[in-house]
Amino acid sequence: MSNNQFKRGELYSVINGMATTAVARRLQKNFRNAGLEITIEQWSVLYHLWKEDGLSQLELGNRTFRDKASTTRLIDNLEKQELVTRIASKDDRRINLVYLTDTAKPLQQITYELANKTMNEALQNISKEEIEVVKNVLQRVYDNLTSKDLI
Amino acid sequence: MSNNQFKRGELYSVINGMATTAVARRLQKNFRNAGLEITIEQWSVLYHLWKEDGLSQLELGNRTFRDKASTTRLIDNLEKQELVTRIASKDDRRINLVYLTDTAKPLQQITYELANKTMNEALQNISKEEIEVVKNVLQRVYDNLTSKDLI
DNA sequence: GACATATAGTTAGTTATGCAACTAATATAA
DNA sequence: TTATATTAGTTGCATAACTAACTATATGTC
Repeated sequence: MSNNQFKRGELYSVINGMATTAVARRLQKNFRNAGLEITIEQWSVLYHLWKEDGLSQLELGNRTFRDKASTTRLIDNLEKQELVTRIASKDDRRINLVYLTDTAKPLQQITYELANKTMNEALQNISKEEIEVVKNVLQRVYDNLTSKDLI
Repeated sequence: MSNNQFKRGELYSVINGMATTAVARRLQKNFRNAGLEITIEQWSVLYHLWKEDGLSQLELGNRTFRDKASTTRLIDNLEKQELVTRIASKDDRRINLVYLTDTAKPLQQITYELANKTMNEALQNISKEEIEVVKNVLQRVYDNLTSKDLI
């Protein structure tokens, strides 16, 4: 059917995502060592709000590749830590717009530096060209698996 | 320090692992559609036992990149479903050797086919050379982040 | 305007993850 | 041989994931 037949031993490492997991763990560790209490999942939400504040929960879910139930709970926890607040949209009261608090704002710079540091640790001795290939391939993998759902 | 400085917008997609997540979701969906009740995490353990039965929990944790607590619970659930059994090692009674049951054995062929199908879906129009680059880079990322822990 | 449908978000239930503290068994050192 | 340290596994606690069922608001059609 396709020419991508895998030898048994190759399958697992591709699916497993061990590199992604290792990056996530290292970033979490770097956060912890810097005294930051947030999880990388929480950070992924803040990351998008720093780029554009006041997104709806659904839009945040889309941008962070989460379903709405997961997004709800993540924002519950962020709200508990007083990093974001939910404000119902005036136009459509079904919609919660999520806004950063003043507590969250100073975290932007330091978490960005720690993320950058983490990526430098992860990508030692890997060339820009290789990184480009990886990013390109992973994007196409994602597209292969999500565009079909629309048919 | 390093030459791998990322533009802000590039950071997230690399760390996020959206492609890995998409592959995992698709594989889970393909399992479900085939009437299989197992999670991909459970499958990842079975996968290694099919290659070599009777591994210790610690060894299974190493091969599936999990800590021992996660491994314990995963095997709890596999045991509940009667897919594996724990047998204490005669040489060292601290060690649990994990063995496949007769219930688990017929799953090997079908899950392998479903995993293969999933990879074919994921890797449409991606060349063998590109896949090689990705595998190689992800392995080096993993090594970059784990070898340091040994110092 | 009333009824059916769609949308945004929440909740319940199950599985999985990581860390830290713990138990039991084994190995090492005095 | 007794005390100490190490190792394999378990348990408690917190966060997070997905599915499915639910509530509340909005939209569309007759």
